[in-house]
Amino acid sequence: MRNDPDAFSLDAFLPYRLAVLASRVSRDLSGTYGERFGLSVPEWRVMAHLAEGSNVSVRDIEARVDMEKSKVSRAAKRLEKRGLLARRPHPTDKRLIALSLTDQGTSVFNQIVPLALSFESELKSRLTASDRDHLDRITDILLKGVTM
Amino acid sequence: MRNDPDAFSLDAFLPYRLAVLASRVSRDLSGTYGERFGLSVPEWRVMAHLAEGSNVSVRDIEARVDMEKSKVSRAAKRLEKRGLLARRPHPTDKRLIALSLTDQGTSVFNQIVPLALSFESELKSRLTASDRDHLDRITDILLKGVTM
DNA sequence: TCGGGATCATTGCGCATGCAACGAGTTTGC
DNA sequence: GCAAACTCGTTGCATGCGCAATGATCCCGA
Repeated sequence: MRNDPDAFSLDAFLPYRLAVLASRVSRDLSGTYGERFGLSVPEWRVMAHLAEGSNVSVRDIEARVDMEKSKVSRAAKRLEKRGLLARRPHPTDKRLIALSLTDQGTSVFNQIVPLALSFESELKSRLTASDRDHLDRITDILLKGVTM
Repeated sequence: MRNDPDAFSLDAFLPYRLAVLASRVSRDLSGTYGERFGLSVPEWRVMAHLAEGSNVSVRDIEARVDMEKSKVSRAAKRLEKRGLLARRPHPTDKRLIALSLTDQGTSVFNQIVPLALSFESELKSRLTASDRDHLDRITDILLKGVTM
């Protein structure tokens, strides 16, 4: 058994396993900040990127954060409406828009980071140190084998 | 550097890495069957589940396949409209609906399976045998650490 | 210098999604 | 035996999404 060439098991299929794992991890994680702060995943990602470096354009985020530019643009609009993000014209290139976190946005982000990191720690706590190294290395390899 | 306790790196954040990896793998994979057969991911998943065992209810799929029941219901509707799936009343429990692949649906599925498996093989070919074992084990562990 | 092509952010459109509500059917408890 | 609680699948609604088109701006070559 298990050698039937016609058998296809969704449960053993790597793309499916990755999709299920990622979506559940993401759901559990956003449960730790979503309820308290009312942030969606795209919004959280934009904030995380802006926290790493301010005055960034939409296309910078698009390139780094695996989101379509329209998704970035809309997430930024929602964040601006809530006062977490500021949108200013780029000094020299008028096509670009310099996005940055407001003080309030920075404050919210700083409250979320410990929650996110502790969630990650708990998740990783089930793995041995060696497993964690393997995981990092393997995801790197797989990411390289994939478009973009 | 890199030890700043306030630093948060999205790139190193496991939930983010998993989300990016899964979505890119999923996109590349559906490129191999989506164009040819016009199937979305939810539709493919429903078919894969029905191929494992016929006459299944919506809630069976919901439980096994990580999709909301409304998502399953609508995917089934689309598949039925294209003649790939049949929908019959359950013999004893009239609340349930027995879903199964039509002959045409089975034929389409059998054409896709080799494409999916070869995609998976190519992806895994970048990993050593030991890495693959680790990956399977690690995803199992992580899946157990997550809700549902 | 200036005109065509590229780049940037936004938006309109059609569609998929999640959630809650609903209607039909079934089980449970008394 | 029957009412209340539950289960199952569908659907209405608001929202977010991907994609292509748009307008504004910039770059580059002749």
